[in-house]
Amino acid sequence: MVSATLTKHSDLDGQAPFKGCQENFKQPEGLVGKNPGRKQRLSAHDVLFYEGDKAERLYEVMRGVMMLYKLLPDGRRQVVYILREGDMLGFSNRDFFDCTAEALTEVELQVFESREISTSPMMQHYVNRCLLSQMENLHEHTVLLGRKSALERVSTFLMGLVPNRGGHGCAGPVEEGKPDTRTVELSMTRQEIADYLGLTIETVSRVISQLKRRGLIKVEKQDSIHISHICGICQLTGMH
Amino acid sequence: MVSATLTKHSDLDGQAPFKGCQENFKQPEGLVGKNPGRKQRLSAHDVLFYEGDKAERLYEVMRGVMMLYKLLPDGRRQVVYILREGDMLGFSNRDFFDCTAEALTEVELQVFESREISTSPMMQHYVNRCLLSQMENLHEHTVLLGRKSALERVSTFLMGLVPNRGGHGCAGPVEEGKPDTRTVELSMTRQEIADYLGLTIETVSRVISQLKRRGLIKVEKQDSIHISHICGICQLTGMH
DNA sequence: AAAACCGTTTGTGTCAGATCAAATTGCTGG
DNA sequence: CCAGCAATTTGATCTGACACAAACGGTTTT
Repeated sequence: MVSATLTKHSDLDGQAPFKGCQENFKQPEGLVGKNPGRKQRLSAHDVLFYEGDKAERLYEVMRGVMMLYKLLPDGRRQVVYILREGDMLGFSNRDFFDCTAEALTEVELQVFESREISTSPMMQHYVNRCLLSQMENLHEHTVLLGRKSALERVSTFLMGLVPNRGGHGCAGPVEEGKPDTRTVELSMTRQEIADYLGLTIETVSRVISQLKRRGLIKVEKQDSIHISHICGICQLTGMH
Repeated sequence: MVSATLTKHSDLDGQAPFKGCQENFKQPEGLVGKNPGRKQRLSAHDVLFYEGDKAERLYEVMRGVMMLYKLLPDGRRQVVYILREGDMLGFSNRDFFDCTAEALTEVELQVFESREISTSPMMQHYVNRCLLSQMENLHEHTVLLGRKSALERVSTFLMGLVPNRGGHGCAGPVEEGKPDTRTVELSMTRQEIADYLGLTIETVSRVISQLKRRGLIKVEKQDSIHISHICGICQLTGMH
């Protein structure tokens, strides 16, 4: 409903007992409503925790964007998840984090002790919804990494930044008259995008140039892209 | 502990309140202990549910192997998860399944109504552990799809079939004397493996032939592979 | 304002894996 | 045991993405 909440994750509807992570944080009583607890701030590129650190706290992103990534011993990196407002991180089924968490922008977090969560069925349920949402996004991203071309990957990535579009079943072309247009903030460098999409920085750059040449997008600032024809991009995602 | 429980997922330890999906099902009181409910049987290649079906039940795999996959409109397929004994499936944060679930072998399932789960904090907690375990495996698989070579993918896949090895921190070379050897059942065709690893059937076949030529494995039946030197394969996973 | 820097774009050659096309092997039922 | 079909392997070629290198552009430093 509130346009600012609509990320690619926000395909939750109102029928479930809880509304899910993305929507909930906007309401005065999200997880946070139950918990007056600590806030934490990060600057861009601060690391919240490293893979292998002891997992004792959960976090909810209140503002900003973060990423989870894993490294191979030779330095190859894969960004496994992008976290936006309302998303939670810090889960672990063992005692240690399986990923590193780093801020992509300035970030504001709400901090929860793991104990608080596991003793409250309410929070338990809430966390559960978040996990399910993340799981679906991971499934979708798995398809992207396993089966999509570079052009499809970048297009899918861009569509993910457009509220209410590109998701399951996609809202489709907007109604007649409405401009099929939008400016999106990447809040990631080309390198970070590449590591998220399983490509190289050069390939990402080339695809963006290609979309620019085709007149589908305009690069305003390096990390701000105006999509001139959303449907055009959507057609390139491989999902239509 | 019980060797049959040790799949690639079984890196759960005993410190948590619950032991996690893989271990638990072996105990008389897993999720199942709480629930005398329905059993369901599937033959190899039966579809349990399709992407888009209404999600009303959860399932626990009691015996056999299943896969979750997604299709792109042009027919490209990506297998997003392999489910083994003790794994749960059927989660959804919307009302519909985001993946298709198909049996790879004969399968025996325990069936739960979603309601039963969400009203029982006990089950809630249990399901939660399963989700966390799946999440970690998805993260790992994301790295594989985004950053690993064909050789590394197939090697990682094989290591995943060796109990207690290839996981986080890998148990390492077995103690002196013990044979560094094992026969693993793939229970998947080359096509299914390819769709899981984001490769083509030909590439999977070529890599297997290469490992054969190098003397690291022997193909016994098509879906049964003897690994002659586990450490050798492990070195090829990209994780060392 | 020039210099230094960093992230990005563009150009060129290469190669891993895809694609297309047999050949081979393995399995099933008569 | 053999015919017939399906799955797998192998071979030849092609190509999309990678690797390396150089140029560009915007920002900060001095």
